[in-house]
Amino acid sequence: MENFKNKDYSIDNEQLARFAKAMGHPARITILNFLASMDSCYFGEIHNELPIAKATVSQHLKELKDAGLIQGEIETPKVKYCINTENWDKAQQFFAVFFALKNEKVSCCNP
Amino acid sequence: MENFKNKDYSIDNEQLARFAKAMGHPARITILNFLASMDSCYFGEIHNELPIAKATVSQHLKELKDAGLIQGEIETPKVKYCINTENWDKAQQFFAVFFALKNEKVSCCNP
DNA sequence: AAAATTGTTCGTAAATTTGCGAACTACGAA
DNA sequence: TTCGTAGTTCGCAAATTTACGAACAATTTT
Repeated sequence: MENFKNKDYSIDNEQLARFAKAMGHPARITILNFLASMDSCYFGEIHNELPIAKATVSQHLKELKDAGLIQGEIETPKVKYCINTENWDKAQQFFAVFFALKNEKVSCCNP
Repeated sequence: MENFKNKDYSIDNEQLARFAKAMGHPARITILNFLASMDSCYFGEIHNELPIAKATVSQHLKELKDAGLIQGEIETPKVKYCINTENWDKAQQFFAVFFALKNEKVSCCNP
């Protein structure tokens, strides 16, 4: 795009780990999948998708929000959730760059 | 086949979450980064890269191995570690597909 | 005003994760 | 045989995660 000197894709390990950690639970992946393919929805719809108590769903949503992957908006008496697009794109980029590292090499164990 | 009351997480979600969980720690990201860019190396080299005890490093390596992202090979008296390319590619694909879901939609919160 | 709706927060319990030192295994060298 | 090297496993403690029901807050409906 801009500076070719930017070949130094210095990935923030901490940030990537934070994204990964947030995605490290099936329920949270399900939530993200749901939100990513449904534009936006209310808490209740998310809760209906999962076999867990609402308190637990709320907790998972908080973790995803803390990680920056989603955002919530009060729409009394409901709460509307959706993907945080800016950070989603950032995470996408982080993971893509991370995995691409390998493709520049040839493995010893996997010739 | 599907139980209305007992909804479950899909297999792909489980697998993606497993990969993400394994990547959900800075030390493990560092290890993966190191291995991905260095072809292969011994336990000692990995240990040197991290400010943690060897027992802890060994534990992290075990988790990455259990998740399928790396593999270890005994080369007495050392142990050589490297990326498990097959699963690495699988993970790369999983994450790419996952994040791409969002691009097919337009967000409500992020117009 | 009372009741219902929609989620969040609190308190708690159980399980898992993280980290360490010490003990251990396996091997080659002295 | 004894020692040193290279890691793994064990046992433990502290911290975090996961999950739930109950209590709560905010608003709308009856």
